[in-house]
Amino acid sequence: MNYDFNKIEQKWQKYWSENQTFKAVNNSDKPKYYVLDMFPYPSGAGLHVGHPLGYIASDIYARYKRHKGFNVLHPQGYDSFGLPAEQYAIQTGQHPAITTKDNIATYRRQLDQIGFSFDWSREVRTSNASYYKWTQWIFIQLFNSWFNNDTHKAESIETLEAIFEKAGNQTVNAVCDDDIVSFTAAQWQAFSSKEQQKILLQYRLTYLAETEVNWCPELGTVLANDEIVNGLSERGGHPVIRKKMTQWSMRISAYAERLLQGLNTVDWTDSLKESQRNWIGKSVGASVRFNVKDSDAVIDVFTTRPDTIFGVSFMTLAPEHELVSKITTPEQKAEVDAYILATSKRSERDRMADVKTISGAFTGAYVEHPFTKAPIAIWIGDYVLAGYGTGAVMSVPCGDDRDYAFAKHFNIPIINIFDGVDISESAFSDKEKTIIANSDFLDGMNYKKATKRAIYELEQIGHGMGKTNYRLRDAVFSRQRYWGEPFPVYYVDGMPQMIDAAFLPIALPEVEKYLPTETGEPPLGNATIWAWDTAQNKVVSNNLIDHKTVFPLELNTMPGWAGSSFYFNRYMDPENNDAIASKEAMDYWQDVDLYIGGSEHATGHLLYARFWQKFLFDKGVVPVDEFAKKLINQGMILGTSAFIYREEGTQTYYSKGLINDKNVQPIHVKVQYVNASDELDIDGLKNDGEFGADYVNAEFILEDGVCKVGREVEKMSKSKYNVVNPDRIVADYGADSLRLYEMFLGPLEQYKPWNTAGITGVHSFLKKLWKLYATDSGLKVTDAAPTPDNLKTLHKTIKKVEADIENFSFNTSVSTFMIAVNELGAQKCTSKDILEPLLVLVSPYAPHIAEELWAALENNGSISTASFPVFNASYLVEQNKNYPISFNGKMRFTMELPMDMSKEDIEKAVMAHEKTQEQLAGRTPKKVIVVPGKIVNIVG
RNA sequence: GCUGAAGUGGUGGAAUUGGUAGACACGUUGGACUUAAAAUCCAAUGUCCAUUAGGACGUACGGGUUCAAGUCCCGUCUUCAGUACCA
Repeated sequence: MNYDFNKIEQKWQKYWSENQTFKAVNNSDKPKYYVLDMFPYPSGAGLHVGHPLGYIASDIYARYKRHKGFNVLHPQGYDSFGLPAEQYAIQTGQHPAITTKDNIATYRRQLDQIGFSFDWSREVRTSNASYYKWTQWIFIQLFNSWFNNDTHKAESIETLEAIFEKAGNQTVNAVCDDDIVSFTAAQWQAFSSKEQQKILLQYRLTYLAETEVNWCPELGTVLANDEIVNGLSERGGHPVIRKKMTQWSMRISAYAERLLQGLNTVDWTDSLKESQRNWIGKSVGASVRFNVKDSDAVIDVFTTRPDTIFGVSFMTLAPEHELVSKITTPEQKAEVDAYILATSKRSERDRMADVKTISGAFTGAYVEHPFTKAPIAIWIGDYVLAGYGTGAVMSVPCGDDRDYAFAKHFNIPIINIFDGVDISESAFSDKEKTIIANSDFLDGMNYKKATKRAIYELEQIGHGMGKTNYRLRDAVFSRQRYWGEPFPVYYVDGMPQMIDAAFLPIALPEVEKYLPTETGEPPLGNATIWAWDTAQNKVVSNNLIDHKTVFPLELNTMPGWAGSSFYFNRYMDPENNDAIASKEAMDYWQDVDLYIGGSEHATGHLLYARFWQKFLFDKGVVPVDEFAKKLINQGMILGTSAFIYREEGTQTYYSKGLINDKNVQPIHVKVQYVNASDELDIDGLKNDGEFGADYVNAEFILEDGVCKVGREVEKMSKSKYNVVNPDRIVADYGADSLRLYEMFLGPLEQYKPWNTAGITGVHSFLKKLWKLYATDSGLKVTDAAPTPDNLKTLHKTIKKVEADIENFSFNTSVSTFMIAVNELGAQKCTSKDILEPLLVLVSPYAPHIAEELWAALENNGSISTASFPVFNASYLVEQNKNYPISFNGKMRFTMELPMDMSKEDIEKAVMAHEKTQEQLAGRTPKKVIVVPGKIVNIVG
């Protein structure tokens, strides 16, 4: 019997697939366990060895839970809408659906050969109409809901209409737009239908709003902040301007508090929860109202320091603030306009990057201090952001660094309101040490007391109230792209109308071109059959649009995060045509027990998915309001790049050790031409299909007969030639070796470099494991009774591996297996009673070899259903302990003594030892510490 | 700046409660087998001193607590990640 891993692995992968070994059922006497990976975007490049890391970890856990008697749901699918397929379509004309299908086929082949225990019968693809039917359905539910701040829940929009009908909107406590006009029931009833729709839109959980976006006319699309470098598009280097556009938005801000509180109920890493907390950015303070002098205008500001109200010496508005044009005096108009123009040319990113330059302009207008009635100058400055708070701040230079710098720069007076603090050099912002002075009724109070009192006094005079502000902003939900979910929306007289859910899905239409139209409309503007017939309830030709029964459809598509925000629920019942999943399926599976994925989704996917889950919970669609109980972020596997060194301006390459002070430049070479000893395969390099030609005339100066390369750890990337393809590893060493090695590299959460050379270690472990069971001539396992040593090794291993899996410490259990196999080999163990349970321990990590040997031991069926061996502590009881004997804390020698020996006897035995006397050299010890079963320490 | 994680041999890393630092591997060196190579097996391998016996030093740095510190406490430095004129 040989360990022919390629044959064995293919055999078992086929077996699992044909027998549907890992198919999960939606009801069972067993307890349920749901293990989920973040599903991949199927890119054209395929997988590299870094991608499967998290999948291997979750697979080990899923297999372990099956051994432990759980009904395990372990699905996989594809986040298959996205930009790369669309860009490929623009370049080549190939339909993104075809590109996506091809890429998925590659992914599937690569995943299958690693031997994952996925239940592929539940696969979902976000770009399938049967899936995005539900993405569209959720959108409609959001449109038909508002958020009631009294109940802290989403409610049906009809309840809101009923209130308007009866009582107008004055008593409504809702999350809504800022510029709500108040009306009575009579006024509501008098509004036209269109006016009513406009008002309702200001309350809906998804709404149309004018949003300022980064618009790139050349590319015909909106860009995210991180797609812009120095005011130009990252792709192509085209100019980008700020532009107002009507876009769909999601009122995620309504859920800010619940998203914050919910973090306390889930077992996620602290760093991830902290990122989300920062992102939500709750700050508690007050809203203060200032009256503009000689005007009926008022300026509301948000401050976290109402206690410093008497330190206000000026106001600063964002240049975009709507009042700026209204209050600016004629004398100051030229200066203010020039400043506004200058800032509008800078992108938000540039403004943020350039923090040190202080700029601003005086409007010429004043507000009145709410208590002292003193006039306070109103400035504009770009350090105040239009998008946060009210876009206006009360500037207290003595207590805030930015206000201080601004005041100094423009020679604005600085009022000191802190007792015993010198502010001649810098502001004083230490809340804890604050004692207020020079502030009327706040004098002598600390921060806490003064804050409370200031809010109280503001409320008394109607100039403010306590307020909590969140940094979290509503999420723009429109994209000017083709390859995304179409909205189930058509427009009547400019107002959006939802298509009845009964007629979903609204399928993505075909287009001739994937670029924006000449008139600047999104790619769906190219579709010719893209109008909604309200009589027939179907999509019809644009020619039929008559604005009576046939209306134009929405041209934007949904963003990438739409489809990934509820997929974990869909896996529970993926074929269901009447619901995201049946109530029975959801009640059974509830939520994800273990979710594994990258930390880069901390403030994107993981926040949006929590938002939708909470919304669906409010609507009674899902049974829990947090979708994942436990979440682990796997670290990235980095590449180990290789460099050769070319002397400047020549074709001469020096081995690394010969560089000395020569003027050389390091050049990346493909890592596949470098062996474990950092030696370059020069012939391989010269014959490389892609780059071989570059080295035809190259001369390599060797040291000790070889050319050594330099090494550096970098992110794994095609451009650094350090990408390692798992296909190659699987072909050369097998999937079990790949799985073991990825785990053996180090702790799951950590960033760690890949080095293919090291894989020989785990590969020879598998060969040794095989040899425990089989020789060339056949199986060597016997019915011999296990020896105490055999049992000790086995049970030590059971205990350690079980604890390791529970702690997600997969790297240490691989070492434990190695130790066990080394020990059992040395013990010449052939006992089936030992070797059979050992296979179950190994099988989550190296399932193929485990299945093969399990079958060789004449077991029927898959090892995946075998139960996990039970640890028995009695085999580990030791008679003796090899005590380390230390002197002043330094271990000098060891001494074997019985476990049950008393403290006194241990001390006597140790003192009687000749080496003890040698160490003491005649001195009398001051103290002898004996910790039975652990250590002896002699002090003196 | 803030938040979080981390810093241990040539390399990846181990050390559940403070109790023999460097498990398990990679690499390196030497040896066996072989005409040779591969594969396999054996031995050595933290640094320094010492022929041996043994000793000194050693977990980023500086202090401290303790019989005993990689582990606990205080301070400093460095790296990585996220985030930021957030009022």
